[in-house]
Amino acid sequence: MEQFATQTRYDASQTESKWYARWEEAGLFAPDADTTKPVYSITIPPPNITGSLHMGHALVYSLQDLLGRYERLKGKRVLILPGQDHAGIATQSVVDKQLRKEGSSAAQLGREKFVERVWEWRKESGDTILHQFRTLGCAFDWSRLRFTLDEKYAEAVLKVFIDWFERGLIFRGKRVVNWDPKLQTSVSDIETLRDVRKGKLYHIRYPFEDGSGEVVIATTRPETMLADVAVAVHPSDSRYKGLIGKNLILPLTGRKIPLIEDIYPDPAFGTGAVKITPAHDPNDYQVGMRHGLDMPVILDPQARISLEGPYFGMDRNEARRDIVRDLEEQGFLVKIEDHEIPIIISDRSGEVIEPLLSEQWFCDQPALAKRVIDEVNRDEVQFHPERYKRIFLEWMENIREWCLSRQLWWGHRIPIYYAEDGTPFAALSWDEAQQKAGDKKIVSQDDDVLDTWFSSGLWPFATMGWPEETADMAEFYPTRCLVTDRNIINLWVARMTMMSYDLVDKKPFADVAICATVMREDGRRMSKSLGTGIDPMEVISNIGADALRWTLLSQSGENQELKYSERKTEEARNFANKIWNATRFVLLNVDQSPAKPASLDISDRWLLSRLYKTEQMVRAAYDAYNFLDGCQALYRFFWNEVCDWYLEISKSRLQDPARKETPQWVLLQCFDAFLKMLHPVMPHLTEELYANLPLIDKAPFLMSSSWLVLPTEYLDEASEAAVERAFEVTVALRALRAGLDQAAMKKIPAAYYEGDLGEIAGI
RNA sequence: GGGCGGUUAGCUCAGUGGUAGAGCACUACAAUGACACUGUAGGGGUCACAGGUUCAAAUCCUGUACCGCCCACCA
Repeated sequence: MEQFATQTRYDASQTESKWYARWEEAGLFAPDADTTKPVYSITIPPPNITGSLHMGHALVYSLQDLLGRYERLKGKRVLILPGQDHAGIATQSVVDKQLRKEGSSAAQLGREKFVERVWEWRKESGDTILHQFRTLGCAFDWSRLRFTLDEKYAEAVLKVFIDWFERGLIFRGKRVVNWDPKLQTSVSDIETLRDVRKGKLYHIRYPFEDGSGEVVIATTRPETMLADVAVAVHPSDSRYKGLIGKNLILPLTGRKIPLIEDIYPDPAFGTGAVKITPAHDPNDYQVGMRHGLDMPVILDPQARISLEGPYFGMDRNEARRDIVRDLEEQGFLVKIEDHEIPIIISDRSGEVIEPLLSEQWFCDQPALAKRVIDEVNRDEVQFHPERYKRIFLEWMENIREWCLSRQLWWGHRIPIYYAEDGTPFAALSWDEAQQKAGDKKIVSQDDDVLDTWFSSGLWPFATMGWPEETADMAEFYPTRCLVTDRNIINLWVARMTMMSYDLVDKKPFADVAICATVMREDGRRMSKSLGTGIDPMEVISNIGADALRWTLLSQSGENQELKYSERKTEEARNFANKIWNATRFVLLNVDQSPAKPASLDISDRWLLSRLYKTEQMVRAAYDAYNFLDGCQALYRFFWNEVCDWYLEISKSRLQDPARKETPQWVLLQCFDAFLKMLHPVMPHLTEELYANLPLIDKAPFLMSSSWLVLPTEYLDEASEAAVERAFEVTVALRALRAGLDQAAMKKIPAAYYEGDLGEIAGI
């Protein structure tokens, strides 16, 4: 209390950790024991164990904490369930790097030792981000912390795989997949980015076997010609009439390949003839399938030539150079043109993806998507902002098979066991597989692990104990809201909805709130690798978690980008300080809580009416995930109306023992309501101030108190109109300013309310 | 190639039919009993551009430009 007498600067560092510890000690992070209350639940997007908090996280998790605190104040039984994702590729890469530094490698350790090593790493540094959530003030239920590799969770994942395998929703197949030669694993379409790169278009001569001429093909990837099995032209292309079916000689190899007809080649491009390499190009694969062509693979997992011969063992780029050279020497090269070539980049490694024919596990997403499309069309799951609904549906309607298998060790190992004859059996264990196999002898387990998104897709319900019928499932599922970034709508939101509808027969969440991407002030992306990131922890140590939260949340509406700036943090810090000092003023002038006064002055009625409207605006804004509007309403009310006008106007009354109780009562009413409205955004500061206000019937914590429902009598349009007129009068009085000093000017509004307007005007 | 956002004061952004707004920055003044991380006042905008609808357009319609993002199999 003494601090309020002397401390004119709010010191966030003193209050923030103190209150977090007290909330936790009081057990406020777990759902309220009162089971009659309506439920509000969120399962937070699990951050990677390799992650540390960046600004985007700070926003997403502040938003969820805001929602939780707001709904708790409104009387809900709130569960915010936290957890982490094992993040297959990311984590394996981190530990790989570490091993290489030590002069070792994953291969050297072997699978079992390597996985042990990753668990060790997780134990040591895997929960950095969880501590950072606490520093941010996130009121998450730590007693329910989950991890995607928890024993129960992992079992749920495997059960889903087995179930879907048995229902035919998961199957094995040989397809051209996105192969990442650096990580040496397949990745799904969605984990790749597209780009264009300057390249060359090589025109190459393929002579007919019978010496009757040649066909010139154009390609951007001459090295893949080693795997050519045909040359295709469009049926309507008259240049090749009568030549279809004849054999061509593949240069450098001397192999015979046929000239075929297919709808794929565009007669307007190049010569209209396309070399067909089914194993190394998705389009060519389709052509190969249509014509029953061979599909030789000529690249190994590191994208080196695996075909015996002069190019064996060469990297794809070296091989290209040599092949072009040899083609030229032997007279097959017609010309080389500059050409922009589209490339696929692996999102994880930045490496150029190599389309590669290989055997993988796939999920029949189109079958799962049907129900989701239907439900989302009926707004069973709603998007905020709404525009993302269409984006989501368009994706869903064009969804394709999902390559599930990853050639990694860290993750959920595919629960498929093979019999001697290669028959796969899906089972939770070797023994169970053997039982299912009967007479056949199980000889191996599939080596691959599942795509991380397969396990995260189960997040909203597997965290609650599914497939068991747990109390949490019964009480808290489906969840209410998913808050996330727009770039994982397809990667994650889509999977959760498909999985929940299919497996639980319920939606996973009612609302999907897509939040803005946090950018730097200059509009550039915040990126660790570019060194353009700003560390939220550093910001918190400078201005406090509350001010950082305000910075982000007060800019968070329907915008798709949010610019983080130093200036905005200053505004936040200043606002916190203003609230601190205004509350000091109240504490120095209000010693106890007076009874509700019998009559109110016009200024009192005006402020209460403003309070009433502010509460309406804030509630509407929070309910609509439009925090920008809510914050703005709070800022204006507090700074411009409470501080700039009401406090000034009330000073003389507060010093008069006969008249002080009315403004005291009004101030307490306003501060009580205001702190509650602001608490979801700035939890620590508001808690500290609430603890010191002399309120009647005060709750033990602001956090566990209740939102103030204001009586409609507060709404007083007449008083608001009167004060509007007063503002106008003061503006008019500026004309008289020549004779007024600043001090006199400042008395104008006060004097007006005191009924001394005539006197002022007469000066 | 298709789609989605954005373009309003020097900067960051609100404003969706009725005489242009906030914060920061800027200018002037103010050591006043909550706060200088302050207060009072002030300057500053042909609301990207071009057409159209309307008594009236930043706001609705059409088109254009630029910026950002998402989706897409042209060798």
